[in-house]
Amino acid sequence: MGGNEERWRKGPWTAEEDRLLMHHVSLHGEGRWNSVATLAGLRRNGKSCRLRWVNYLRPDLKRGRITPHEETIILDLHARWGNRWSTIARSLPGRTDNEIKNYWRTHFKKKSKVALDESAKLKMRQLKRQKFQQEQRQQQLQQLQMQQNIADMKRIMSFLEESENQVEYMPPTVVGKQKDRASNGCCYGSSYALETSMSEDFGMWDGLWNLDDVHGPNFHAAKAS
DNA sequence: AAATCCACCAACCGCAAAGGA
DNA sequence: CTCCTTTGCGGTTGGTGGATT
Repeated sequence: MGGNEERWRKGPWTAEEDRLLMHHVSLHGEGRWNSVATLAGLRRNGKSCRLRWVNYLRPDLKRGRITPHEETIILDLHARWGNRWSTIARSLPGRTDNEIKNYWRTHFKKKSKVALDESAKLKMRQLKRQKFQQEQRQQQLQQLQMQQNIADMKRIMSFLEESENQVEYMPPTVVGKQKDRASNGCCYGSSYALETSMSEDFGMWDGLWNLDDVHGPNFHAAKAS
């Protein structure tokens, strides 16, 4: 208790302490923080030394305000990872987890309880739309691949049947609604189905974008975690 | 001019995982 | 395998300075 308080200094770091810590790290490198305290002649515990170095003294730190681009990344990654600040910080070179955590708390924590301001809403929607479109594209590709595989299989099967029975190959006929669409000059088959499902989905998603207007930005993140 | 509010930032604390003896 | 130390992470607190009332 009292012994520790006498031994370890607390509170804001002085310029001299910073100098000692920087000098020590430049000579011996990072790590072994507990011994840094004594070796560098500092009356700080290892934890305090590490924190000071990581959050303030490291030479590769980026100073200045968080840029709009960085903010977008933070929003995106927070939606994906939740409060995993160190994970988020790894995607923002020069920024510390502490910095990002502080930024989030001052800028977005409150807004998650109340409604988001318009620009943030817009950003969130854009991000989600982008993500959704990416997923759709992947699904399209998968479907196309599946259809391709089925078509290949059918071709092989009919070829086998043909060669077995020596029967003439009959191309598939266009029937029903497909026929109507074909005659109307509309696209048909897989691409049409995809297009209609896409437009329907967008209608649905336009509604979903608004979920955040009600629940705030943490809604999905909280569900994810 | 004084009081209050708010945003920002640095630092501390507790906990858990990792690593070594 | 267990215990102990070190390290890293996330939550929280406290100080400061500018803006607002």
